[in-house]
Amino acid sequence: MFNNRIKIKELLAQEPAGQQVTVMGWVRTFRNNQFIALNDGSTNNNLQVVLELGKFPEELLKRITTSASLRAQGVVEPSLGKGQKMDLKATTIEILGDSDAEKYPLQPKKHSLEFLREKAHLRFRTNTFGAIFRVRHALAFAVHQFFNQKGFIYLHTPIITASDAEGAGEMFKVTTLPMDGTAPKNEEGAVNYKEDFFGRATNLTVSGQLEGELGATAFGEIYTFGPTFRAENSNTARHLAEFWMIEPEMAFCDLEDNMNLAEEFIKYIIGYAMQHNAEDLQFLDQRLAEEEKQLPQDKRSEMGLLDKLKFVVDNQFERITYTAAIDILRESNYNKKKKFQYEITGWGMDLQSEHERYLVEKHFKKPVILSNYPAGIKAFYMRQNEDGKTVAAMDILAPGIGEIVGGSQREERMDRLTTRMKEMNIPEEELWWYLDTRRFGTVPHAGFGLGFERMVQFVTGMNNIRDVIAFPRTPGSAEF
RNA sequence: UCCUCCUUAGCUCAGUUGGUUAGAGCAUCUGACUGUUAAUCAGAGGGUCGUUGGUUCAAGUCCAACAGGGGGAGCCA
Repeated sequence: MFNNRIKIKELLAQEPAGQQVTVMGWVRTFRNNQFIALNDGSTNNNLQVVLELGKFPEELLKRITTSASLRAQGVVEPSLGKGQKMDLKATTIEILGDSDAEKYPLQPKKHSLEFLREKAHLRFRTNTFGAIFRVRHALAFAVHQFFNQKGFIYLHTPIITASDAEGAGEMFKVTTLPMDGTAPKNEEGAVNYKEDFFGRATNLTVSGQLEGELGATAFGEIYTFGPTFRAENSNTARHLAEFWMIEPEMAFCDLEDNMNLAEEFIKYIIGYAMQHNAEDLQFLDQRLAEEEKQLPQDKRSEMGLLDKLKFVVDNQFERITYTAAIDILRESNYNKKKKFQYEITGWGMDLQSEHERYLVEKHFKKPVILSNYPAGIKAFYMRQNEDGKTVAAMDILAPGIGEIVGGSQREERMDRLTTRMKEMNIPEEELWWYLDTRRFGTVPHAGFGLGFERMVQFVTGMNNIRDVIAFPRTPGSAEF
């Protein structure tokens, strides 16, 4: 029987008054042959388990090592020491799993994030990663709660897709054909995917959007929240080969409705985490402050983590058009002093991340929603504006992270859509099912994609995306 | 993929213009102490200096390639 245990988070919320309890967890430190700091993952706060001297056999004490797991039973009393309000005076200690102190790689001290990345299977047992993954959970839960409250349907779009027309990047192939050169060939000498498992070439999804639109044009409002894959050789602190994306799609919705929803959504999930994970965020706030002490003054954030989150929740995002952004950039002192590495060449150029960062971090100092981009730098499905030059696209840029949301109103007019597809060499035959939504009861609709890990980065203040996903997949790296 | 930096004990890092037996703190082990807070004190063990090749009388130190990692850029979420 294990279900008679009380979680440490719950116990620490009580007043110590002689309760008889059972706790289970992992040893963080064992001081003085007398004091166990026990952690069970429910909170970063440890329970101090006190062993009366001489009451427990030497052989047992020797087995209480860092990360050993144990069951402790005893009585809860106010602590005599200063660091905690209660002690568990142990009557029985039972080691559930030994941990060889000479071999266990984590010590009760500061480890670098790079080191812990190589110990990703054990890093959950540290304070930093404990806090990160509890916050990640809260954000994921808040995503579902937000959309559920609004009557959105959670649609599971496929992970294996046949379409490679989405243009969102390089894809991972999915096949059961042999890789040793003996795969069946067609007349042209290429691999004959007609003989593959699905009878055609298939890939891992790069986006659930196109399928999401099929759902939105029946249910009205849907969202997806699932794994997404990109086979790009991207080696940065904000890219993964496998990541989680949230993609709402709404019928009867234009660009402005879309921006409103995205802003409300971001504020909601941040607010949820602030409310439900205050201690973890406080810990991460301090961690970030400590880390930034190492940096030169000009590299430090102007606001602490908690202040930043509160600011984002309490203030309107700045909304400007792409065209206005180009003007701001062109007129900026930064540009006049030639501080940009990439020149502001003028309307039509794609913004580089240094330009986005300037707008967000230097000019507006708050999240910015950029909208109505030139058609030439955006995807085929985005709705063409009446000016004949721009499309109803929007990106949300967050301080320190960059693009966190990319979305648009979709082109619902069949003729406009197919003309655009021809221009961009997107084969209509492959997307016949997508085009059917425009054939049968087409409707103005819009949606966006939010990179979940980037959101977790923003809320936890972690600057490497590999530290906010349990087991990161990046080029050359798929351990665990 | 490009640019740049890094790789010395389990971890974090010193190691001088190339020079003889490569150091520290923490961790670990042994002992002492016992209301501790990353406990403290004393002692001990622990290294193919990322790999391969080269220069040199001599390489942790200089050069090259490769591998792994960090930071920045591109692609994007």
